Amino acid sequence: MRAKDENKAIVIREKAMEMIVSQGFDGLSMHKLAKAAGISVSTIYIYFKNREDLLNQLYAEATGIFVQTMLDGFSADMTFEQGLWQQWRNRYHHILRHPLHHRFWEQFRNSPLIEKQNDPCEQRFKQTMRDFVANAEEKKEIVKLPPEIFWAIAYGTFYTLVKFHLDNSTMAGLPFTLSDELLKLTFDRVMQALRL
Amino acid sequence: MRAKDENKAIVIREKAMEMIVSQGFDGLSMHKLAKAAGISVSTIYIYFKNREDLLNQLYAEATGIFVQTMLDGFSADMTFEQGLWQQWRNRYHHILRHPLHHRFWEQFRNSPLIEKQNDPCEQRFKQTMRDFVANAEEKKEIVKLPPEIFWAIAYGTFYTLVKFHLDNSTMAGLPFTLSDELLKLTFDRVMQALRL
DNA sequence: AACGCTTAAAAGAACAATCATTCTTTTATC
DNA sequence: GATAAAAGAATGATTGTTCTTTTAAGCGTT
Repeated sequence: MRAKDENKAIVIREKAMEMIVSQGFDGLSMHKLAKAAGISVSTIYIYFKNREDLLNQLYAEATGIFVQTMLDGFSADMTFEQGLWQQWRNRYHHILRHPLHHRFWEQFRNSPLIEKQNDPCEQRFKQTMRDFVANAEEKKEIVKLPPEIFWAIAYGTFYTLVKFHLDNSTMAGLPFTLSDELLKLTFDRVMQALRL
Repeated sequence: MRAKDENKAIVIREKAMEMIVSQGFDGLSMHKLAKAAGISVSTIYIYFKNREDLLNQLYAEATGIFVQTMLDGFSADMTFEQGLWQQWRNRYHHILRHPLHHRFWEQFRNSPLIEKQNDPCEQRFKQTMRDFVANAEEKKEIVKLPPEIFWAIAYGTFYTLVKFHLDNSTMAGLPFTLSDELLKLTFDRVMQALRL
């Protein structure tokens, strides 16, 4: 017998994510991936059933870390302003810590190919978020809005800002770097939009 | 001599856009495109230098229509509320009229491959928008914000909402359809965030 | 500690399918 | 009959996956 080298699986996943982020979804070919990881093509197939399996594992990994980070220091019965700010901060720090994961996730979400799978982990997260908003509406902290509109204002704004940061460019073509102060400034504006 | 059939170029462009939107960027292969357009592979090369040239022409076409539609009934010296609402309406109707173009554009913008080219047409549009915001700030209609933050609130919200509409699903997984009233409702909230 | 034996990891060649592009031939129009 | 559009075959590279061979790790026996 010969033991599987779990390091190999990690290297494969890492390189695969890098390739997808830098060269797009079709930039990931098994041959190029093998070369990048310094192993043979067929070795990949020892650790992953096929290309699709590899992609699914990458997605699951990114989702897991994301959900875990998001709920850090957050609970559904917080003050709305406190809770939403915590969510923003968590997201912001997650993206700074794992820019690769975030870019991969964005790519995955925007791809027309991938049918949006709903794993239980993600479902639980969404339910927590719904409870949080329902609470805030009941306590008259915010206006009652269709969830889509709420989400578009509260998170659409955030993610657009983050995209500017990661692209390091804006409509004006000038460099842009996000900071804690700029994030807070934006947050205060968004709160003004959502308050009763 | 034999004249070029401009219809062919149109069909090729149309089918190419459909393929990209439905199957992703790598879903466009010259062989599949030829089959879809009912012509031979080599005929494509009569109308387009190569694959890259085809993509660039598609992008230019989508940009042209977009910019033209955006400025309809808009001028930089309008009231801020009027002007921004006109922009939203223009965008909204453009997306309803040309969902394919919009999806293609989104795909293009999100792709890591394409280096963001700045054609003069687009530049002029951006300058108009900057003038518009500067005017509004001077007239004390809105708070003075870094352009990125302004853009994130004013348009990030809008595009997130549109994405929900086009995907016909939200965080909750339930169907969602955007309407004039919902758009106005969202707009009023966004205005509240931007007002002095 | 050194030896085989087993087993599966790892490598690399090989496969058919598909990719973008071009070459050669045919066809239609002026 | 000239000319270029259009077709289709052909090219060489690259794709995902598998087949065959080599190599290394673990284990029981000396």
